[in-house]
Amino acid sequence: MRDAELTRQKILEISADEIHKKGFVATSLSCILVRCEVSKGALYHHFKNKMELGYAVFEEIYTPMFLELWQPAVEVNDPIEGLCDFFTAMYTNSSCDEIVCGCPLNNLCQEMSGVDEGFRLRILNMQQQLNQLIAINLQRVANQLRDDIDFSQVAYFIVSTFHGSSSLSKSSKNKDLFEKVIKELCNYIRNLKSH
Amino acid sequence: MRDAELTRQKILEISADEIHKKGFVATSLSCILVRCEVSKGALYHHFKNKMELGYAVFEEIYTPMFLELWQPAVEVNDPIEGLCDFFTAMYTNSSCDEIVCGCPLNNLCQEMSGVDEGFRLRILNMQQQLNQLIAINLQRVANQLRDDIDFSQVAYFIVSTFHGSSSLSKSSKNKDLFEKVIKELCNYIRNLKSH
DNA sequence: TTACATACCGACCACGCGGTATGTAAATAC
DNA sequence: GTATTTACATACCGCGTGGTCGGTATGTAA
Repeated sequence: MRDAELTRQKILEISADEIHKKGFVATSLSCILVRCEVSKGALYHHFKNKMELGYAVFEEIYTPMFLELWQPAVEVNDPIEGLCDFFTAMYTNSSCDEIVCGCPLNNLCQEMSGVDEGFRLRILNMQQQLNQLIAINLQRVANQLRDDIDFSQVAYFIVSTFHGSSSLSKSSKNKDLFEKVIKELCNYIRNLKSH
Repeated sequence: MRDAELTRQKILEISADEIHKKGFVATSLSCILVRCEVSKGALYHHFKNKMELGYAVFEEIYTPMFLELWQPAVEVNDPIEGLCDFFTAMYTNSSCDEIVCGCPLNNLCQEMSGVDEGFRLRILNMQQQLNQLIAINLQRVANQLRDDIDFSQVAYFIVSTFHGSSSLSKSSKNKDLFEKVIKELCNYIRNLKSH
């Protein structure tokens, strides 16, 4: 056949890119169709409507992407240094555009949580997964850390700051502020160690 | 006359509320007109277009509101405790809806920075003002603080975390996560003191 | 009273959007 | 070889939006 799965995948990936760059609402189907070089009929053959396309992007693109990104950072021997390396690599390796574009999870959280319940629950689930991932791996090395630490609280704190910093760099359109905040975040994280 | 200034002010305030709750793009003029009980002609008499209305809301409502909110928190004798009290008061006094709704500055930053240059520059300016406000007041009590502190970096860090936490609470639709992050933020802030 | 500017009204418009209905060619089943 | 289903393509529709424009009521100054 004309490889339906490939068509579907192409639509998903380009949609993911568009949604990441423009947000969900501002992303127009016609724009996706042009980039994919498929017709509206093709899109509506694979997805019930725009919302379902959005959900599919979240589940099939963003979610695995996210876990693949964070897991190695935190499942390393020393998660403290793992996280610091991860964040540091982010502003040294990522282009300015990528950083200014922001994290898809945070972007969608800001845009869609209050508008659509389906998105909200998916986002919430992802955030909880991410939080557990970090909290568990910090607990794993609890003996090296200060003894007054609430692991879940610290995990949420780290993610909050990270998301806040990418939000901050949107208005300055460069990664200087992102770098500043991330550096301070590394200070904070390293300070979790007992000394 | 029919008090043009009052009409203008009413449009500004209701627009500010709508933009805060729905975002700028999702805010429809017709909705504003209904709530204001004025005609489209009245609105376009006072504002050139939707964008200019948005700018006016930012400059005449959000900016002063923001400064009045943060200044007392940080211009107090002990800005460390001032900030902690400020944040703590935020999750004890604010309703769940208010917190979930998020900070107008952060919301607009996320939504409009990448789309419209006029918004971006106004937001950037506000962020820099806020950063200076915090940094200067921390420097004011530098003798009580650790001596390895980059004041600007710390100020950006604090605001980032604050904004990140309000973003976080959008998906959970309650203020528990907000509270968690803010508590950890207070731990961090108090830890700036030398001991 | 005249002349004019300000403040406001409401009908109308073009546009782009998400979504649908109908048609058709390719692949599969029988 | 034929029937049926799958995988698209295309033309079309209704709706809500920001924005315009001719007209009108209200105030002010000559």
